[in-house]
Amino acid sequence: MALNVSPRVIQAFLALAECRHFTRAAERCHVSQSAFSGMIRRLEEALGARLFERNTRNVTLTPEGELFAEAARRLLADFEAAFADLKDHVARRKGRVGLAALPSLAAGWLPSVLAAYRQAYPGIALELFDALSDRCLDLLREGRADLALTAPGEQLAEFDVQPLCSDRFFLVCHHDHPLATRTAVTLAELAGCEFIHLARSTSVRQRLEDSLRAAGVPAGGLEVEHLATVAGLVAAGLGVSLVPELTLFQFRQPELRAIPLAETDLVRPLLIVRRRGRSLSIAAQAMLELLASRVARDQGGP
Amino acid sequence: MALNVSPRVIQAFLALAECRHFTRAAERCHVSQSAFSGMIRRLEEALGARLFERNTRNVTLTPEGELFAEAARRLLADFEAAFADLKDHVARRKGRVGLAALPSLAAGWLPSVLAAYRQAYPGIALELFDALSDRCLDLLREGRADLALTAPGEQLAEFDVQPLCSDRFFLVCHHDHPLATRTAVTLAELAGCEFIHLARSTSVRQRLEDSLRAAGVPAGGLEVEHLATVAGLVAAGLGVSLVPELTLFQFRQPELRAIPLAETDLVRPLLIVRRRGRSLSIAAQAMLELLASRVARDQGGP
DNA sequence: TGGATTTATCAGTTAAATTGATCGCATTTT
DNA sequence: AAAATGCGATCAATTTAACTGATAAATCCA
Repeated sequence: MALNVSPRVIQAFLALAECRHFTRAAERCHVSQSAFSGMIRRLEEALGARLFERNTRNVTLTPEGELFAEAARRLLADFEAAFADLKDHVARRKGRVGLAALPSLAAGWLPSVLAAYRQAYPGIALELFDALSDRCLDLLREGRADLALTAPGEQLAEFDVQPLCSDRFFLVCHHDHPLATRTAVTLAELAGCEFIHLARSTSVRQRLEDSLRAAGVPAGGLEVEHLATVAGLVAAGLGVSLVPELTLFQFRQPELRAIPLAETDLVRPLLIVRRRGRSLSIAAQAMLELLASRVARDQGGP
Repeated sequence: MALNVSPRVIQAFLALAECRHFTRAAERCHVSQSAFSGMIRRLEEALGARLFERNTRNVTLTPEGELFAEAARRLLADFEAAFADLKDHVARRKGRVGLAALPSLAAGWLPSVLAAYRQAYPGIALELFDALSDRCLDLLREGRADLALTAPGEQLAEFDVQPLCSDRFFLVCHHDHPLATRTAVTLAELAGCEFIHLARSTSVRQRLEDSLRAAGVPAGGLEVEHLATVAGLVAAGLGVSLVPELTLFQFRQPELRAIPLAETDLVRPLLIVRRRGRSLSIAAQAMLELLASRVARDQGGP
């Protein structure tokens, strides 16, 4: 049967087709002449055809041998290519990683991680999706993203989750604001402030909702989609806002001040999410390891 | 090393990828679960990558496993196709035979042989070259013809030769000719006749040259290329000619008579010629056998 | 927590491949 | 002509690899 013909035998066949000399072909294959002769004989038996016309002096391919040689060359090349390709993936010279991340991470901390990843594994294709929580999880479900970096939520039940870091909140206000010179503020001190809210769909808003109500921050007020808009509104003196530390890069304007919130238990935990029961590709595993080591290097929080 | 991975192992891998169940996949491959487990383990070791994520309850492909599965399917299909193709050739369902033959054979006797061959092996492509001796041998050298059916000559030294049949000579003359009513004629009786010669390049002319001179047939005379022209000239009463029996089909005209030559030693031997040291393809071997059996059936001479 | 199911592993056995020596053949040398 | 040489085929002995059946370990479900 054809399936007992191992690639080694095909290699032996091709060696003989080239050398036209059993002893030399056997040497090239690092087996004895006797074993080599047996391999060729067994191959011919398996195929039911004589592949070489031979006597003690000459070895030549039969027409059927020529036919098989063409196929054999292709087969062996494909075989080796398939294995080499997999080995490239194992060696992280090839592959793809899809990463879904909240915009705050995607814009602030992630780029340097991606740069390091690209430098370490230049052959691996990177795909980054900056999207809000729900969309991140959709991308994960669809398989377009291997990992999602996002905030907690009910939808996470179906996934495997591990902590990435905890993001503290900062008050951002105009430099004319009464709290602008403080080195820390408490939630209670925001009781009467005009407040710029992020949309309810954002994980930040969802995390803050209860705490703000409890602190007496007035309901209503401006509610916008993007952090850049928040920055603009705050800079124009229309109110203050509370944002995670990782988004502060959006608030680097002369008119603005960022002051850490005193409540250290009010944090936005960030998570690394992956599909349960699905193992990561080697490329994704490498990404996961790099993420973990970067978080550690950046002292427990980016 | 990749070359120790036999197709059976790849088949096992694909079986498991499909069944996602060791025991069932092992059954499908007709080996024990233990042996099957070992095959998968060795494959993974050879590749340096885990192909299945598995516990006692679930078996799923890893991303690298998926990658390899695609390649494996292609590899196995190509493998089987290559073997099946060769087996088709061995079984004479596929192939090609090139046959070079003198025009007299190509037009007269061969067609029925080719018809029988085609009926027996409808999948084998036939190529027929009707050409004079030298060209037949060229076609053989070039490899476009596997066998040549031709007459003796000096060029044959480099080839392997076996007799096909012996072709007797016939006088062809106008029915008004004095010899037209004879049942046999001798060479000597042609001494004074006007003679229509075939070109010196033909094997027939080369065979007859000496005998005609010895018999006293006048040198010179008309000399043409084609037998049909000979027939026309003889029918017009311009002379007689001497042609091999196998060409008589060209002389079936009311005005013409064909009378066997009494000299039974003056024959045109016809040969089967093949390249020395080159074995015949299975398709060509089948043709050779058919040729031999047809010659025998046609009682020693077609 | 206990029972059922499934994969991994182990020791023993069987099958297969490999080796080194030898034979016979075909060519080359003397 | 005869001897020598080079080569592939073959044989018996050995080594290696693969396979089997039984058992252990892990996981899931009730």
